[in-house]
Amino acid sequence: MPERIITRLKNAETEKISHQDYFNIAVSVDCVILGYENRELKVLLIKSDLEEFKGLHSLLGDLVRPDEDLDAASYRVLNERTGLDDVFLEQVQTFGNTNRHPSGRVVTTAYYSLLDIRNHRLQLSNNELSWHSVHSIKKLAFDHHAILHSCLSRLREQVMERPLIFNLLSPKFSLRELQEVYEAILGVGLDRRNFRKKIMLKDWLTDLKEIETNVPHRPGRLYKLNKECKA
Amino acid sequence: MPERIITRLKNAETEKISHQDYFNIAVSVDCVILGYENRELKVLLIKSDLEEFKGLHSLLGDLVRPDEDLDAASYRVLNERTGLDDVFLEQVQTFGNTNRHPSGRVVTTAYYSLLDIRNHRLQLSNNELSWHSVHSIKKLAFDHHAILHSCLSRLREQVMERPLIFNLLSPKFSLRELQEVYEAILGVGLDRRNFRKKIMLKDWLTDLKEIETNVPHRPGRLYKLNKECKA
DNA sequence: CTAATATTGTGTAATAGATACACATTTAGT
DNA sequence: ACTAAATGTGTATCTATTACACAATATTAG
Repeated sequence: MPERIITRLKNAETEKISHQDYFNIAVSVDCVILGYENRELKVLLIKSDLEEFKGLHSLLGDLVRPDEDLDAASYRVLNERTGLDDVFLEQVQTFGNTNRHPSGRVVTTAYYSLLDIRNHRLQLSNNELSWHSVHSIKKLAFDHHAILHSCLSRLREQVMERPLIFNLLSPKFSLRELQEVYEAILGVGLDRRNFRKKIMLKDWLTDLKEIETNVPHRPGRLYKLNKECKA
Repeated sequence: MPERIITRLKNAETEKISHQDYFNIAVSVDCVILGYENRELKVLLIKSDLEEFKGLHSLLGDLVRPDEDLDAASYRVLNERTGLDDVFLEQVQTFGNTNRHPSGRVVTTAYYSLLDIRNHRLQLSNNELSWHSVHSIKKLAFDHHAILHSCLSRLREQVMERPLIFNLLSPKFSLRELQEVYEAILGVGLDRRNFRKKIMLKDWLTDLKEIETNVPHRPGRLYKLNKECKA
């Protein structure tokens, strides 16, 4: 079966390369799993178990199984690590430099995911998963720093275009909370009145006719994501 | 070496899978090579040599070599097929469904490329390459129709943001030519006065102080891409 | 119960960008 | 010299973005 692929895909001019060589590339997925807490965007990391990256953290990834779709592999990684289902997850970019993995040739496809940290009680201790503020991250194992940043730029590009941000919030939220998440992602301060005008025009929100409780100031209205909004 | 990767990347919960299985995924690149001619956006295709896709065309692709960076593989495919160097080429998306290739498991990363058709005298006949108007394309081999369209959407998203379009044009061009290329890509008609205003504000163009020749009407000014513009 | 604190909710004026639209000019072809 | 075809140009309208201030409402501390 594989021999067929080689014969048929290979360009006539290229020299013969053995079957074994062509199948010496492994395929993996890496998930940039993002959450929001304490006015900070956070990413879920695991301690690297490679000697070469001792003490460093890495993204959550795994090899793709031979009988598994690429997207399904990313979803499996996410689900195995967080226990969550029905979470936003989207492909961003594939990293395939020959030297990116010290143990051999691994081409990896990066996905980013957005979830509500509070709706996710991690088994943090036993598997060494932990949340890290994305701004505090200096060095990661492999090329995971580049992967993280490619996902963060994609998020920044999309967050005003599509109702993604609500994946980071609990189902009920105030406009202040919403604005703070935008500010954390975009890295800028936003004018409150202009922000409200702009967000209201997008028709993403439903007014719950409820107000915040237990806040030491005038409580704000609560909203939820309009149910017509998906994607 | 590969055994290390498996041991280290594999999730503890997953069942044992043999080395042979993990290395049964091949990695390829596919290039959506776009050009512009006769007011149409065109894509370079080759006749599929697979029995399953007899009579259909496919994108230009090849397996990635074990010692070759992913980006380098796409560049090699482009260069082998067109003879061109120094051409715009950018990654778009990776397609990894298990059933996407009838001969086995191949994960492919799609790239799109923009080139000046006239600056590219194809060896069309002997290798069965040919240009096809993207609107006339109904069916392609593999999942190449989806790949083509993901690259076209990416192009549409980016073409007003970055000076990409000049890759499709000869070095000297009139504003009419430029506008026609935009119209072909975006699939809409544009108001000539508003288009000129907008494009001039971007500071992408240098006025060559020359005019068109051999046009059966009042000749337009010629421009070139401002040399400060790259990417 | 009063004052201090913190944050909500709201509108307008100024500026910048997008759209709609028409006419005189210049070339080549007959 | 007339026709055909496309160039080059400006203004008015609408929409979106920005900058900016004050009264209202809840909690907390005294």
